[in-house]
Amino acid sequence: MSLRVHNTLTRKEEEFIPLVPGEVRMYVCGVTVYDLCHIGHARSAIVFDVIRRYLAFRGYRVTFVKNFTDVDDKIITRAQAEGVSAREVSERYVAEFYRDMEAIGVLRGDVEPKATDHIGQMIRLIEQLVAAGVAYVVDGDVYFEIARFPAYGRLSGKNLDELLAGARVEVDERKRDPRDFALWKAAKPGEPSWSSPWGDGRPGWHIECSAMAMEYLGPTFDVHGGGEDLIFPHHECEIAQSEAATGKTFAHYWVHNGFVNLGAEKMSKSLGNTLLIRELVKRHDPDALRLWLLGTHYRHPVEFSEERLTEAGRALERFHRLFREAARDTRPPGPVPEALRSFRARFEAAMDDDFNTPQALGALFDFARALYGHLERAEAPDHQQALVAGVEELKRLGGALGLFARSLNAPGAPAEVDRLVSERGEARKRRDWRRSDELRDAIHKLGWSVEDTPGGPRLTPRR
RNA sequence: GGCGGCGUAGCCAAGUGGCUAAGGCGGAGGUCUGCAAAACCUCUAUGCAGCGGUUCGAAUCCGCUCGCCGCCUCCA
Repeated sequence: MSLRVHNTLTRKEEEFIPLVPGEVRMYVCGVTVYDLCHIGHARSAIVFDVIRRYLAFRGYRVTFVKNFTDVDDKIITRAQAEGVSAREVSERYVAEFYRDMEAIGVLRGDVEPKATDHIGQMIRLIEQLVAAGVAYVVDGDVYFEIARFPAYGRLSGKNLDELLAGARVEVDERKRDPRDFALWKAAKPGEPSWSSPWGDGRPGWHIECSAMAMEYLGPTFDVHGGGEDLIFPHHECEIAQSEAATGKTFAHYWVHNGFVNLGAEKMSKSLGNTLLIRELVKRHDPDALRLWLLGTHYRHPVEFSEERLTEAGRALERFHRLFREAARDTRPPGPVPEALRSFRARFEAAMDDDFNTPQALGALFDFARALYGHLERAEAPDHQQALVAGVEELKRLGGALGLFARSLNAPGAPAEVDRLVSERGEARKRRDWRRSDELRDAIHKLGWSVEDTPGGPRLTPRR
């Protein structure tokens, strides 16, 4: 079975064939570090985290590059408002970004370049474009001339004439064409700047990704990703400037994730604050967040809802209970029994079909149900064997989606709780149900739930 | 105005020409149980916005209608 990926460039699903067999080089547009990350950033980060993990799960050697845009109008605006340097703002939010990503289990990139560390590469790239006659200099600004790159508009499906008519195009008399975009902006007072052949200034937004992607992945690489809002103009411009400079295809597969919508509700300041990643993980298990997000295909829009997240948390409990039960058995897992092999096949078939995580999760839930069946009869050695091996397999598959990393070592109960549990066990032996229920309440107050099973009391942290 | 997407059970969401329309949440009944909980078993869309059409056969293709949404140089 081959992996198929939807390519924004062709608007079709295509068989995934990396440039170098067994290796995948991918670049994902990261964040502009001027504020805290919200649920939308989380979706994009998780989607590409899952794609990256699944490619690795499938045996590819993946090189994953994710950049930071740390020079930008919004950063400068914020810095001026706070009376601090742009660098201080960007460094602060890089640190906050790492904190949030760690909280939701998103792996770090193999390389996480910052724009300001690559000004030299950008200048060289712009020089190439000027030399090639596709960019021109005006008063210390450098613009890319759209008319020189016939494929401009292909990625986003834009008709160039209609773009011209767009009311939102800012008319700048110095540009040869309103649609031309800035590669380099002449310095303004009080803004960060670097010296260049065209005078002091700073890079335009798009050039950084071209320069950094090429620096770490070469002129041509496999996958370029980002939010669907980046298709135009950002990725369109990246293609133009990169391919005009190198004469080579920039990226083969363009992958874009859909948005998190808030319905009719306007993203007000207060609502926006509650949708910050750090606020969401206070209320929900990070795996619940991931489970909820992966319940919708990555290219479809998803409506934010606190209730959906809570539901995902309940669904997650099914896996957690299974893992806790299986963890009581310390015998090493054997091979996965034949009867349980189909789940991995279903999982992979779903993921191979353009990363169909909702369908892949369906396979995981069915897998869990099958394993619960073995749990019921775990006294029998063959059922026990199937359970232990199956749970290991289920965790591996979940791991390909970035799930279950933390639930594997759930914290043990404190000694006080253990003492109450055994005391309750004594009471139950005496058939002293009143005392037994008192002790359950006491345990409950300490933050734990106790349930009686044929195998003894089962303790779980209270939610 | 241009380009694109969506409308599947009470809610969320896969499925895009042909086996019983995945899965989750919620709900109903049952088994088990001191109680409770969990688990397990069974049930919960003769129908996929509506109307036409193509086809031996359509949720899936085509047309029209209705409703919702995204992008069109801030944006994950």
